Amino acid sequence: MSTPRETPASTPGTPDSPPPKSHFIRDIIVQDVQSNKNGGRVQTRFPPEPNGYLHFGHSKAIHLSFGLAQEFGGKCNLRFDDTNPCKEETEYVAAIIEDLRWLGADWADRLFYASDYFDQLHAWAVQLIEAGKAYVCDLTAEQVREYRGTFSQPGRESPFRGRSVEENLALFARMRAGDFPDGSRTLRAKIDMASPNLNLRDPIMYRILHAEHHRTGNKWCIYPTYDYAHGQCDSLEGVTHSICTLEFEDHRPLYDWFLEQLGIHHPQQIEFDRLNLTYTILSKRKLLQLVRDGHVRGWDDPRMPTICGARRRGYTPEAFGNFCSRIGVSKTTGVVELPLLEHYVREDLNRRVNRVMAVLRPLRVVIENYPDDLVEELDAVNNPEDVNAGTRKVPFSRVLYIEREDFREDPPKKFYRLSPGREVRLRYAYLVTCRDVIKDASGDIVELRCTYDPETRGGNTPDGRKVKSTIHWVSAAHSLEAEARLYDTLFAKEDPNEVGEGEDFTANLNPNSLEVVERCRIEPGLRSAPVGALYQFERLGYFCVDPDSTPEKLVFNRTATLRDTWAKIERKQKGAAS
RNA sequence: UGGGGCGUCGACUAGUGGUAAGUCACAUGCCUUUGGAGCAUGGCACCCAGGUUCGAAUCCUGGCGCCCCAGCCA
Repeated sequence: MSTPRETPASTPGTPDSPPPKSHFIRDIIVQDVQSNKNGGRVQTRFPPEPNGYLHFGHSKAIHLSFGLAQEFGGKCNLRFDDTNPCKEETEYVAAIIEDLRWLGADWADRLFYASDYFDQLHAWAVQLIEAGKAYVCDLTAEQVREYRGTFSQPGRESPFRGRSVEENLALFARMRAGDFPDGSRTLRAKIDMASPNLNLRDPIMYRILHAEHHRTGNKWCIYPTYDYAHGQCDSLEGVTHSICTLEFEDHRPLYDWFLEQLGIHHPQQIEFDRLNLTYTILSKRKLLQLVRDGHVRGWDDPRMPTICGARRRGYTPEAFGNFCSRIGVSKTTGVVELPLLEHYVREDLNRRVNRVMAVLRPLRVVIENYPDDLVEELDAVNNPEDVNAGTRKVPFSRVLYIEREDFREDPPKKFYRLSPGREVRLRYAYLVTCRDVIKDASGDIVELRCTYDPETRGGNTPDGRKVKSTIHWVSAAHSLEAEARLYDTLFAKEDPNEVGEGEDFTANLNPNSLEVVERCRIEPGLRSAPVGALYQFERLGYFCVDPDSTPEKLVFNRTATLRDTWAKIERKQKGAAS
């Protein structure tokens, strides 16, 4: 048995992980440390909004911000960006923390919330009003949009832009006191309505929202916008390198403006390209839609590209860490192929996970010349990649199950497995030869009659003869029943967002993303396998015990398949035939 | 359309004036008591055009292409 370790491997420095890879952000930090900028201090932060679950894209940001801090002896804060009470919930806070821990992120006691700074943010807003740099605007949302102008046309100044400091102060105080309804007024920064950067056309700093906040309750009815809050929150925390994704690049001048007006510590924002993965959607909004509309069973559905989904599927933090190290960091907009992530999952699982025999679609086999009442305990290697993993005993008896796919009555070319008259090895057991095929009334194969060679115990051939194939098996009387959930990509298209007229991304959902296989048979040794335990089912793939398991029946998620050379050959044969 | 970014094998990423490298994927072979894993080998990659230079992916000029921005979301 083996369970996912909870070691921090999504951050560099663990024994097996590759040395930190150079990239442009790391280069900047190296330079800053060398030039003693910020006193040589490195402080980053990871600022999720608690309005959804962490997904694969976040793992890249987490790996970066936490990893860089660790590498340079600095700190990385966790700060929830909770400036919008309408969309945020404590459920998400707890889930995000759990996922972060699992990934190995370490923020020690530095768990913060943007809402921790609401008082300071408000005081700074007052300060900006007093300096004539902010004003209360009575325009409606629609009017604000009209006044903003377009890409090619400059905006127009709000008619309320010229209000006196006193009037602004009084109005802002009344906004805060709850004198006005939602949306009736805003506090705006007085910058430049003609700026080619739309973010600088008098952006909103505060909006009226009579909504209960998950942390501050009903203390406030005005809430700062992200654009107003973010830079100052970073500043308050002494962040030196504020790492974020590319779409915030043209917000940076705005953050800089607030910091300069206020004359406070100025973190350096550095933008990188967010993760894109083939066959995957990494948008919280769309992920939420999949959950709400029941396209998946929840945020932790093993098909979801969420961290909790991956955990349930059997992915490991180490796999994410190695993946993130390998994909690197840049500003080029790219799409990483899903098989690269899967490669790191397999690589990690291959070396840590014990092998076991399981039959997904059982075919009954009777060994005619094996004694009816005999049961042998045969030795099986737990993990050929790890000598310390030892061996286990597997019961063998007269009646067995093998994989239906491992028998062909009429074997095609290059099919080396069992067929009438052919001898194969039962892994760790004996060489057996198929003597007869039993069918039911409708012609379906229901049983194979085989004979075994007693000289080949353990699968050895004292006479040196070779067999083309070794197949897995399970003793019928001793094996346990289990359910297996086989997954394929959630979307059928490489780019799920590529849709036809009037369709949305759900049109690209893969109808075959989940296949439930009931009545599988597994080795008796798995009887008390705990939830989350990972195994390799020999020749089939990696599987993980699902929380839906009961004492009566284990449920397994297929984490990843093994390379299937025969399937490839068969595909080619079929392609050539048609 | 104004602004901000970005163009290197199929994918991701190195390279920072001097032999274009690595990983995945793909292909072929070896090995194998998992058709697993492993090992070995392989392939018209520098967006285009000029320029500077003995020498350019790298520097300059001009094109072309792609991404992001007109939420009181983040």
